[in-house]
Amino acid sequence: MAPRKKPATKYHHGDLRAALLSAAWTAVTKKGLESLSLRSLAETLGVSHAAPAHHFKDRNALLEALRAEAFRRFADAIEAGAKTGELDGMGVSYIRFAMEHPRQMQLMLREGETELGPEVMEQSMRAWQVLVSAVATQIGPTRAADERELHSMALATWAMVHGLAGLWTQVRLPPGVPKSGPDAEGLQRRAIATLLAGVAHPPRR
Amino acid sequence: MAPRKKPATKYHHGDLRAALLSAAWTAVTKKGLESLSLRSLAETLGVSHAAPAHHFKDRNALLEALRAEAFRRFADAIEAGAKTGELDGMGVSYIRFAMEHPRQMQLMLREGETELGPEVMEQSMRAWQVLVSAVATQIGPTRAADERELHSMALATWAMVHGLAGLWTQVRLPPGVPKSGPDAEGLQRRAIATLLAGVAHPPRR
DNA sequence: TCGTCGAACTTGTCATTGCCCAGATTCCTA
DNA sequence: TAGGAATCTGGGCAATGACAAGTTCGACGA
Repeated sequence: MAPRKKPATKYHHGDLRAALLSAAWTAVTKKGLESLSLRSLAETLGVSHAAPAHHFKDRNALLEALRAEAFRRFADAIEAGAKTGELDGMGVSYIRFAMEHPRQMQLMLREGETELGPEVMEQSMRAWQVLVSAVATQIGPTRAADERELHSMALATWAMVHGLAGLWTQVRLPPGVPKSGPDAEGLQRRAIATLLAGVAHPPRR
Repeated sequence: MAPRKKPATKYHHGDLRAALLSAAWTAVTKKGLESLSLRSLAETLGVSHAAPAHHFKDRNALLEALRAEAFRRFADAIEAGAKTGELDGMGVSYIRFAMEHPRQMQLMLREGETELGPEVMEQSMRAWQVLVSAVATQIGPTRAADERELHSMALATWAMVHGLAGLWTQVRLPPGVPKSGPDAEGLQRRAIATLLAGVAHPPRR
């Protein structure tokens, strides 16, 4: 039977750590990072205000774990988007993830107040590898053999999709620019296509 | 002489509002947004903990004023960078501002928890206009006459520089990518140039 | 079987912070 | 110069993160 039974009256919660992470994820999704409080989480889960401290050293430790989870899902999304072999598809996945999880994106991007955990490093490197190989396919084996060229183009592509994601999730776009829907996606695809045209006809160095 | 004299013993501070803004700016630069507290600001300036409330309704109001200041300086930087007429130069100014003021950038980008103030709107529209006219110069009057085309290219350019700025200020870049210095700027310029090549040879719609 | 030991959780407490209120002080204008 | 408005002070409240010391529970070994 279930190794973790949690009758309401039980002293031990069963799996408080996982429960905290899950509750924190939805809380961040709904109310944002700032308003996430350990005490309110504890109350939600019906444990005392000090209970979370036994699973996360402090608030930042919880956020770090959340960030790892976000990176994991993000890398998954990128990888799935690249399955088609189209660089374009990966970019769209990137942007879509950002638009669907803006708060998590914000969490992922918070500049290193704490060192990045190994989990986060691993997942972000995974995403980077996916990007690089998609770009390699795009530019063909000859150019891809030049590692400087390859990385340069990968960085440009990354910047483009990252920028598009940032514009749509964080910036108040000028009037007339569609916030969402097929028009928005069309604009984004067009921007990516423009970059890819530049990648195909690279500027003289 | 100085219209704002502030002997230590004076009951009225003289220009507490400006002093708060200035102190907040440097505090954000040094310690980041999160750790900015009204009470510590008040203590720094030698006033009581409730004094700031008479100049800023609440913490968010102070942040909004700070944000307006940031946008003002940002728009100035963009405008100066575009003076050369080179789209390229504007992009570099954009990225440089972000790299020199990462915390302010973070403040500027916080998605609208509060409505954007008129000052912020005005300054960001100013920056957008500068961008659009730089792009118009880039693509020539014929293509620029098509407003859809013009805005589309402007958006792509914006996304590129915005993305580059984000990568360098918020993201842990893969090993081998220079964090700063001429090499970093070279990579950024190369990415922009690649996009501009695409802008010059637009993909078929 | 039983003791004991550690992990999980509790209550209690403290410092910090944002915000509100009542009152004191100073400034300015009519 | 009188009175009102702006500015600032001090006190206080509730929420929060962090810490300390005690309590419950379960597992493991003698």
